[in-house]
Amino acid sequence: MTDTLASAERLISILLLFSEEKPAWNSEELMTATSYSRTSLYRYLKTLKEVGLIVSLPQHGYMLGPRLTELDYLMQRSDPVILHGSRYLQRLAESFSCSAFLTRWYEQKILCVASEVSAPRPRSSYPRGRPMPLGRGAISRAILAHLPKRQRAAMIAQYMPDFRQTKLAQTTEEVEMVFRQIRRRGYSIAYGEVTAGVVGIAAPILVAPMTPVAALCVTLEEKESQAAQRQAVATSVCQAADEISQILQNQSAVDHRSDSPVLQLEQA
Amino acid sequence: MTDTLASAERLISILLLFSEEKPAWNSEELMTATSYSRTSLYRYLKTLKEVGLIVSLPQHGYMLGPRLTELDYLMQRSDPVILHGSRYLQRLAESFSCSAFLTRWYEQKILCVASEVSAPRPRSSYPRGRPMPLGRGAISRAILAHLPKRQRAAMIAQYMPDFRQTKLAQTTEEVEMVFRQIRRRGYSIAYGEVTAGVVGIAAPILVAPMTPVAALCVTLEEKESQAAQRQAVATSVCQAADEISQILQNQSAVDHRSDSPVLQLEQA
DNA sequence: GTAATAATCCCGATTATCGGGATTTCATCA
DNA sequence: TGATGAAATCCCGATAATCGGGATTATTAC
Repeated sequence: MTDTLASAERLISILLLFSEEKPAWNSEELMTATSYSRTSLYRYLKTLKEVGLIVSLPQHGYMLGPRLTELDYLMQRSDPVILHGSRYLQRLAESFSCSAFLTRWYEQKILCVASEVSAPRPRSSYPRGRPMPLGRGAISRAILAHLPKRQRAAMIAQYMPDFRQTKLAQTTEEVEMVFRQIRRRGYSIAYGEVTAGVVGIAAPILVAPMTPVAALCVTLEEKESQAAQRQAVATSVCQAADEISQILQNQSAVDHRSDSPVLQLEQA
Repeated sequence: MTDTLASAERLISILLLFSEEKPAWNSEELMTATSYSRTSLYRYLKTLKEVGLIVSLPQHGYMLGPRLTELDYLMQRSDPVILHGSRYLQRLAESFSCSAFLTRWYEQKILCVASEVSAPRPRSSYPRGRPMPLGRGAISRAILAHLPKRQRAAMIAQYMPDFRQTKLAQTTEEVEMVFRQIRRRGYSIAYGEVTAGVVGIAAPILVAPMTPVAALCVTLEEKESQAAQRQAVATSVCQAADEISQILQNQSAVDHRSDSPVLQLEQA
């Protein structure tokens, strides 16, 4: 059946085995978990070690390595979503007593990649770096609602149980109605779906009409916020997300060698 | 000649192409840079994209992806060096007006993975995540001096130009003398080698007699520090590094299911 | 709607990969 | 210092995945 890039995928699968629940593995454990032969396993481990993606510590086993810190640092400094988005995070945090997040979306997860906090006692179940599941919360819906029809339908089917549980909707048709409203308004809102007592207001960042790549989200304490204020936040979030989207889309229209943050670092 | 894991290494080599100088690549550039065929290249890119290690943004090209943030987050929370070392960073920063760093070593680089700052106006050329070259500075010498003889000799040969340039020593014998002194004292010190006007004092973290895996470093403003204070810092740094080393080595001797920070997260 | 670019598919020859077992290196303890 | 056990690497032939050219299909731009 001649798999595509089977060996490379096996290599990566080792990297993705590490988790909060099990951050350190010895070779025996890895062998049983992966069912690779001893020889192959060590080959993979050696390759990963050579580039610092994993390290082995005597007595502890194999663990994720410092190269990830280096690559994350690079990512932070080159991702246009983060580079252009951070100023908006600051503005939002200045304007309201809140937490403002920039989240990226990949696989079936949402990840906070940058944040700015002005709320006196911020509460967040998901700090920068810890993925949160798609399927609940304002961010999820802001993104799902803006997917192309086919993909959206597939996602709705997959997350229907979550939608029922949070009482967002009971049928796929109802979900589609909710999503249509989100698209019309430009933002989504969720009350305590991720963290009890916290309201989330999110808008998608789009690189093309139906192509979300990230979301901007502001969270407020439910008790301390009024309806009028939430409306003001929603307007600001939408506007900021739109502007970020615009910037991302216009980048090329201007000039590839312009002074844009992404490209100013390019080789002379 | 049947290379080992050629395809997996090619895949990784793409990941490592991204740099501060060139954070975004389009497929044409990648093809010329790697000289892989179009088909193979796209295969690699697809695999990397599927797991979020890279992302492609229209108009921008391929860039490092958010999964790196997730993995770095995990790494931060599981690396015993960081987990056990951070409290010592705090103590050092409380005791002196300084910056205290925990650095890890891999490939031919040193990387700051955690830091604590108490100096009023800290200066650092190398923040968390940006690798600094081996070959100059207190951290480098603290690590190199504690390598096994063979490996040490190889490193000295490689970095001899740096040692001459910083006037550390002119011959390999002189370097060995310096290193012997570092081993005897337990720490190394450098004046303005990395950042002008900043003194660095570093001690290695060892998981076995001649097996450094990291280093603890404190930096002070040269002008604002007296010889006596530097001596006090050196003593503290040595003691802290020793204690961290001890903890790392004893971990297994105690109990694998103890309440150690690394393992308390393990599955029940 | 059309052109241009980007990404994927198809498939046979080639070539890297796999794994069993032996060997070496490393760490620990006597 | 030498012995013991565990961890990691080496060797090598059969096997099965990988490669790449060219066609095809998606996507974006105008």
